[in-house]
Amino acid sequence: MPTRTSAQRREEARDAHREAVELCPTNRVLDRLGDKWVGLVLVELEKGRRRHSDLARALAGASQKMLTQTLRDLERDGFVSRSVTPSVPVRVDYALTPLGESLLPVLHAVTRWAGQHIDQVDAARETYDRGATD
Amino acid sequence: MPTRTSAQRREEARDAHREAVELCPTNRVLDRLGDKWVGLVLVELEKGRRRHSDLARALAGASQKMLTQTLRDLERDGFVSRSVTPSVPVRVDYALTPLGESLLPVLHAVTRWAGQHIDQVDAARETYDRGATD
DNA sequence: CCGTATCCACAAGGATACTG
DNA sequence: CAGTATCCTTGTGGATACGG
Repeated sequence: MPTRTSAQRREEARDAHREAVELCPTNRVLDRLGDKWVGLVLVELEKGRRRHSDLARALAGASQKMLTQTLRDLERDGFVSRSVTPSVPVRVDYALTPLGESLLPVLHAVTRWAGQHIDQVDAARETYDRGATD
Repeated sequence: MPTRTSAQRREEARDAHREAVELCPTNRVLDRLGDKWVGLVLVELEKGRRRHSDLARALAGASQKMLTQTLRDLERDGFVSRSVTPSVPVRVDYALTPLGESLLPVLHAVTRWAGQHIDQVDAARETYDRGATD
């Protein structure tokens, strides 16, 4: 008689795999990059240091909350630096760190791929959806 | 007297920007790549054609529903092909399409970056969190 | 074996209002 | 100007059970 049922073993394998996925560097990066506003912020900061209000204007679609949260996440991960100038009213600037800049080539790789292949994706979707409707 | 208040103009800009983001090829790709199980499936299929049950074993952490959904999404986008062998019981194989394979270098770029820089990210986080707690 | 359907929990994201 | 707090809606992902 086994000490673990097969159901228990499957459950353990499942939990172990999930933990591995969460620790996997690739998945952690994909997760961050997949955040809704991260790509846009990086692209904007690639152009140079930007004030909070500049970013808010450039990312007009993002809510205040999400813009701040995205910037905090990026700051925490070391991609972005935040500097406060205590004037009246205060001025806050964001800029890419070297680590953040090192990520740009990866982002560009995505952009390049997307530009070259997105119409194939669209074509594939149309074909797929056509089959589903018929 | 303006026909639109400034609040209305901001709202319009917000909606326009959001639509632009949704259409943006880069963001569409980042969105897909950011799906929880997409990277893992691509990595597994990179090794070669795989049966559904093989994938289920390799991605032990994913629920049945999410595995199937992920495969459907990838199939719809043209990254993955699905072929059914009507034996008893049925056998279903998944494989990367040329389009899917064209995406691998991008994924590898992410993996390479992650391998080289993830400890810097961890260090940044520790520093950030330390500052917050003190 | 492969997939679908149902129901459910939680996290992501957003609207609004308010503070230094 | 920059940020926080609150409340709310939606989407993503999971558990379970069932069907071809």
